[in-house]
Amino acid sequence: MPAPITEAQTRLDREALLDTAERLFYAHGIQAVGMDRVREASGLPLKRIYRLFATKEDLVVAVLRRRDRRWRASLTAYVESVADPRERVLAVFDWLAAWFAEPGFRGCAWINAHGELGSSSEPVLAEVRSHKRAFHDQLTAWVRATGAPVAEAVHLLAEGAIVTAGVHTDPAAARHARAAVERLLGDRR
Amino acid sequence: MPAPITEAQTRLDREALLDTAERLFYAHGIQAVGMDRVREASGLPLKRIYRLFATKEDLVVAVLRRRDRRWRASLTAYVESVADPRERVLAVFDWLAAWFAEPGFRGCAWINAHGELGSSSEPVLAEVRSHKRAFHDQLTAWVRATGAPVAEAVHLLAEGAIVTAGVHTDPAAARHARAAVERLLGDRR
DNA sequence: ATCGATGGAGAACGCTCGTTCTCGACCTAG
DNA sequence: CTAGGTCGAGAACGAGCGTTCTCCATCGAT
Repeated sequence: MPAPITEAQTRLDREALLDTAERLFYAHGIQAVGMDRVREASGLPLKRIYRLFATKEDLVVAVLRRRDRRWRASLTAYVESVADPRERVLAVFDWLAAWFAEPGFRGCAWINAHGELGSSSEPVLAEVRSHKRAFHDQLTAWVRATGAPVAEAVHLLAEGAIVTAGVHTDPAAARHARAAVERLLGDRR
Repeated sequence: MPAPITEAQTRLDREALLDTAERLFYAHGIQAVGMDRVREASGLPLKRIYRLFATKEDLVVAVLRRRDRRWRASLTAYVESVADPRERVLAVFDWLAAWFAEPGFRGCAWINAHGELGSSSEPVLAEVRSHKRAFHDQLTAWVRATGAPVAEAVHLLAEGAIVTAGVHTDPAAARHARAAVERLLGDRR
C-alpha cells in the first residue's frame, strides 16, 4: 500500500472536524452552514470529510453526541464537587448561569437542532430526545437525594431557564430559576 | 382600469395564504417548505402571493404575528373565564395540557422558528422575542393577582413545560408544571 | 369591435446545497 | 526506476430554493 493514512491521524482529523462543525453549527445554525463552509474552516479536503462522515446528517449527529458527553460531564463535575445534596441542586443553576453568560451563548444546541431538523431528520430527533432524557434523569437523581418530591418541578425550571435565556440572550433566567428551586426545597437552613 | 381586484378578495386571499403557510410551516418547519409548496397548497398564483408578501421572510413574520394574536387570545379567554386568581393561574396549565394533546402538536412555533431562523433573520428573532415577552407579561399579571411572589417561577415552569412537551410530544409536562405551581402558590385552600 | 392593461400559469433565472467525480501529484513496494 | 494505488484540490452535477419574467386569455372602457 502506497500512501499512508494512520489511524491516529484519522482520530485527530475527526476531532478537528467535529470542533469546527460544532462551532459553526452552534453559531449560525445547522442548515445555514454548508459542507463547503465546514471544509474551508476545518482545512480538511471534502473527500476526507465524507470518508469520516458519510453524510451531513451523520456529522450533525456526531457533533450533538460529543457535545452531549462534554456538556453533561462538565455539569456533573461542577455539581458533584459540592457535598450537600441541597447545595448540589442549587449548583446546577449556578452552572447554568455561568453557561448563559459565556460569550457567544446562543441557547440550547439541542433545542435549536430540534427546531431546525426535528421534523425532517429522525436521527437528529432521537439524539435531541436522548440528551434531554439524560439531563432529566441526572437532575432527577440529584433532586431525589434531597428527599424533596420536586424533581419534575426542578427539571421544568431548568428547561424553562435554558429556553428563556436562549431566546433573550439574558442570564437572569438562571437566577430566577435558582430562587424558585430554593423555595421548593424549603427556605430553612 | 380593466381587470378588477377587490380589496375584499385581497383580504380573503391573505387569510387563506396565512392559513396554508402556518399549517405547512408548523408541520414541516419553515426552511423545509418552499414557496412553491405554499403556492400549490394554497391554490394562489405565485404572482399574487408575492404581491401580498414581498418576501418569504415577510410571510413568515406575518404568520408568526397572527398566530401570536390568536394563541394569546385563546389562552386569555380560557383563563379569564375563571374568577379566582389562584385558579386562574392553574387554568393556564390546563390550557397548556389541552394544547399539548392536540393532534399534530409539534412544540412551540416560536421556539422552533427561533431554532431555525433566530441567527439569520432579525425580523423573525424580534417576532419570537415579542411573543415570549408578551406571554411572560400576561402570565406575570395573573400570578401577581394571587399575591404570591412567584411570577418568574411560574413563567419558567410554563416555558419548561412547553419545550419539554414539544421535544417529547408528551403532555405529561403540563401536569408536572401544574403540580409545581400548586405547591408554589401554597397547598392550603 | 377594438385596444390595452391585468391576472393567471408556469417556465426561467441565478444561486446554493449535499454529494460525487476528475485529474494530476505523490509516495511506497518491488 | 517504475508502476500503481491513494490523496488533495477543486470542478461538476443534479436538485431545490426564492424570486422574476414570459406569454396568453380575459375583461372593461371607448
